[in-house]
Amino acid sequence: MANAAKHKDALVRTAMRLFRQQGYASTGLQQILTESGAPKGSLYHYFPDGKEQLAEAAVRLAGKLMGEMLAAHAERAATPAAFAKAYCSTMAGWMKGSEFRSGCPIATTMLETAPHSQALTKAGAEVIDHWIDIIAPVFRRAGSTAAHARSAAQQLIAAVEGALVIARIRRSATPLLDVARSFEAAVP
Amino acid sequence: MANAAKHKDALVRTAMRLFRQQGYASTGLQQILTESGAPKGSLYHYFPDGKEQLAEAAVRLAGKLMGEMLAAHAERAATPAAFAKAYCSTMAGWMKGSEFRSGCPIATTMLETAPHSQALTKAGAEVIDHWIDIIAPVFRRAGSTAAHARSAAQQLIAAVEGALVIARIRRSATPLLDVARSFEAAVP
DNA sequence: TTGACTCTATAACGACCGGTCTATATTAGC
DNA sequence: GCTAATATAGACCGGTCGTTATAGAGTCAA
Repeated sequence: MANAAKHKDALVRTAMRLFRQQGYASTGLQQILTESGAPKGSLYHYFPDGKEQLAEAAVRLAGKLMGEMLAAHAERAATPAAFAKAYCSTMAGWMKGSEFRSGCPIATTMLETAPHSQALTKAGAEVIDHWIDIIAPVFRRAGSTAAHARSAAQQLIAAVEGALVIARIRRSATPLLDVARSFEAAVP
Repeated sequence: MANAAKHKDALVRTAMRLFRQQGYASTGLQQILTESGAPKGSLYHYFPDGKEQLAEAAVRLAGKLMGEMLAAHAERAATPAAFAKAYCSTMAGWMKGSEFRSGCPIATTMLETAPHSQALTKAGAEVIDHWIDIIAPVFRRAGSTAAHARSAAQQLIAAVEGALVIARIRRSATPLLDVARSFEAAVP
């Protein structure tokens, strides 16, 4: 990768990581610059609208990467319960590997900035829609109508989001495992 | 109420509201002072350890007030599903009444500060335990074992937490209504 | 060679940050 | 009423914040 694209990419990835672990407002640009190794002039060169624009790019990248993980599981899962189990296991693994700091890669930023920041609110909503688009076919294959599949997908995402919040507060992966188990009980 | 207690209370309540709506790090002390009407000297008088100590008081107050709401519903609910419905309806009402800004009164702060701030992490964990203590008897009355009742209570809290996150991002109360409906389908 | 473009380097800016501190005002208790 | 304790008022502090502006370096096509 050329140096140019390298710095832009590093900025977005570093921002994504830091926003996830400590939130948007408490992550200063200087920290992002220091940890990414990107030059300060480049930050405004690539993101002329500043921090918010960088955050939007970070939210969209996070949504894309999560989407790739979800798609991989969706392809392999024979049932919604198997999918839920894989999804929860992956999230539990990330949580444990990050000392319960890396939960949902967009939730903290969204809770701080939506609906005040329109750009971020829009990006966050599109990310959720994207994840629903990926997950709904799992439910469709199990016989759900299109509408129910989308609702079920949203419910699964919400369940995992909530479990991630509780997991972070209680420093335990149990809430995630509980989601998988409840799903198996409800939709085998 | 005497003026003295009035200012301390106003600080905590204002902090609680602002942290809930916009997060911890992006809420400056000056805004809390301005909106609460409390004198700056009083802030450090009552909270000599500063912002973090104020936030801890805010988290604990939020937990207590939510606990009172949950207890009122728990007393009246004949079934876990009825309880879940009441809980979700109340949260949906708060969300709609605040333009989808007032979700869980502690989640944003906790996602920003746990586990980095030990005081806040501890306070948040105790708040969740407190809520579980209040909700578990609902499941016990429906026949669950003590262990299962606590797990079910945690799962309901997690489900509502996640629904609140999605509700805020998508500016819709549907995720909360979905939680109530799913609970009714699973545990009538 | 020249000018345009891309990217970097960095000083500087005004605003805001949480916190400190001292003098003063108010309250509580006797 | 008096004294000690509690609470208030607000100026000030050093630091950080996100952003701006400008100069410079390198590349490339005409």
